[in-house]
Amino acid sequence: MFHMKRMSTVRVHHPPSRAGEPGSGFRLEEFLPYRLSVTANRMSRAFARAYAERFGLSIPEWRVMAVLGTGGPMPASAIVERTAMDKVKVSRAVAALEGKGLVLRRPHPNDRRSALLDLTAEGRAVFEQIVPLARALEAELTAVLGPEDRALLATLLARLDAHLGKLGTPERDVGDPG
Amino acid sequence: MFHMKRMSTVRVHHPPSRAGEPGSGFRLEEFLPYRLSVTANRMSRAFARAYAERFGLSIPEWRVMAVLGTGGPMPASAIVERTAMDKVKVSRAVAALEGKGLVLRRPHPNDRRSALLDLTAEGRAVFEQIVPLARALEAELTAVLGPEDRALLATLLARLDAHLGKLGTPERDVGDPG
DNA sequence: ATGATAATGTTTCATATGAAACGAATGTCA
DNA sequence: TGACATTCGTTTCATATGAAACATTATCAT
Repeated sequence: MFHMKRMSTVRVHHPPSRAGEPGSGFRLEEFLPYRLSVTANRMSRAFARAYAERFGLSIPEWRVMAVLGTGGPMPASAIVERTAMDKVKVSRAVAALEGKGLVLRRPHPNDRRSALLDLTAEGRAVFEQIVPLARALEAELTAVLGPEDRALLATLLARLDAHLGKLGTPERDVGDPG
Repeated sequence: MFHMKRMSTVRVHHPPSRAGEPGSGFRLEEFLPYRLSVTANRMSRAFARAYAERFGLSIPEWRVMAVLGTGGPMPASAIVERTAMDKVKVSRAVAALEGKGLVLRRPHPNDRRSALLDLTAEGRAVFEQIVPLARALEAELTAVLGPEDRALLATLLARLDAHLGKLGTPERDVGDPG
């Protein structure tokens, strides 16, 4: 289907000038979506390991606890919104947390399709233990950036995020980036 | 196992002062690993969709092509290094691309366990078509940041990434962050 | 050489993921 | 009221993922 005249395929490596080069000198390592993905994944891995080892929690589970821990009782739909996870993931995370006795379900007064979720006393205790760990790990992993650059990064990400949201990009997660 | 005195659980919402509050006022939305993950995933989704719709490629496949498109023939191990994907993913992506006629395998002169991979003529043609699309999409998605902020973000990510690499964080991908 | 160890890439297997189908409940509107 | 459409959350199912086991080939030490 596609075909191309392949002229004298001489391959030149990362030279300052790149005219006529294949891909016009495209370099994956400098491609922002790729960098963003790699960095986010690395960081995620570190957190996933810490949560799993010390608390037996997955990241979706931790996220649910984080939201419930500060947001009071709320239906699953609210967790979906605040968590950027899809409803299937939230449903499963909640079920797992229920099984562990960290989250409980109460009937929703106005809607019997739903239920109000909240941390149990034990769930709250675990949450109180995770927060300092999460903060410490965040601090450790982002130590190269000073406080200012860390704040700057957060700002840039927030702006980018808001923009992506406006572009009609559907919600939910994905396993990999560009 | 964990238990806590739950005193008069009055819940206060995002106040400037947060002493004594549960989780000491932890807010997932302000947690850098979380933000990083959400933003990266959103961006990835947009790229994944574009690649799939217009070229029938997954992101791992695109990454392999991107590396081969600018790096000349190389063994799979080199792709693993430059791509931050694990070898299983690379193996599968290469197999898929071979099946589509976009990548070919040549015997490695010095090592019969390996093979030298390269784009076919058609693969190269497709690559030449994707690069401008990828650049345009990157530009569109990061339009809110000016050129300077975009560069700044890249710098911050690179620094962060280098630091994460030094911390002994294992390589490879993960599906979710903290 | 020769045996032990390491590296390359594939396959296997158990888990994670989300789109779509679903049952139940609610909302809408004539 | 009584269809009909919509929303909530779960379940189903097909796919994606990577750790571990694997076959093959290289490398190293003797």
